[in-house]
Amino acid sequence: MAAASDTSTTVFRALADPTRRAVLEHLSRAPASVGELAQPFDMALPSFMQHLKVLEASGLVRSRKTGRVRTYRIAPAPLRDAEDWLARQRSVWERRLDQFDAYVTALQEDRP
Amino acid sequence: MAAASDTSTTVFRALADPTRRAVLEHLSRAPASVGELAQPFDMALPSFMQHLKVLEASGLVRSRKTGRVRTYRIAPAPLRDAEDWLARQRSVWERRLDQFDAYVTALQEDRP
DNA sequence: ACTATAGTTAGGTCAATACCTAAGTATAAG
DNA sequence: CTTATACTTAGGTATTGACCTAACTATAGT
Repeated sequence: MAAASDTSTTVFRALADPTRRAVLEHLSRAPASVGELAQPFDMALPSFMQHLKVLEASGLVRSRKTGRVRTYRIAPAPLRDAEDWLARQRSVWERRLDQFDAYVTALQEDRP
Repeated sequence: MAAASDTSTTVFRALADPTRRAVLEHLSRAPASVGELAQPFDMALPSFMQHLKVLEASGLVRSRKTGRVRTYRIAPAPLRDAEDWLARQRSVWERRLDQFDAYVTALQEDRP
């Protein structure tokens, strides 16, 4: 199959978990250490760190260790890629749907 | 953890696979039957159908059987939700990044 | 030096995912 | 009525994902 490691795949995969999305939301407000990020979650630290690794492998975040503290921060580029993919797809099919609006509406109505 | 079945989770999960994204691209151009959708892929039909099930469970597509042919088509709403989540996050952190641009640039430069 | 803190590594369990083959059902075509 | 087509169901394997506990390393504080 297509090498399951292209950007879209790893980014969407990273986003497909509520814990990881919550981490991103936290980081979108401010950089934070592992401990700060982990604190809201009822999860063993090693388990939580796997999520951080997935996020970092996807390129959505970056980290840096200073002394014994590792600080994470957001990296916007890959997210923009994912968003672009979605926007592109959606624009194509919404143009289509406009043309066939009545037809689609009818279809949706018989699936209540 | 958060019920792993909220909309964002299932939508991102559905998008986290190249086969499924290719199916969505196909469907964004036109509705299609199972056979038409499967044809480009070197995969047993039952395996392929699992992908269609994941897509339909996520709400990204809908299907309808007429005679012995099941036709799939795109359903735009959930995609828009995912896109909104991304856009919202990104706008928050890009505002932040503007403020700290020099700092972030410096950080990125020592990770070549 | 000693102890606490912050994170890391090792290794194990359990469930879910992504595949497969083989055999079935329902409709259409001859 | 018979056969081909279009999907569906059943059931099996192998890998990956999400979690855990226990034990370790490195730095900071006393």
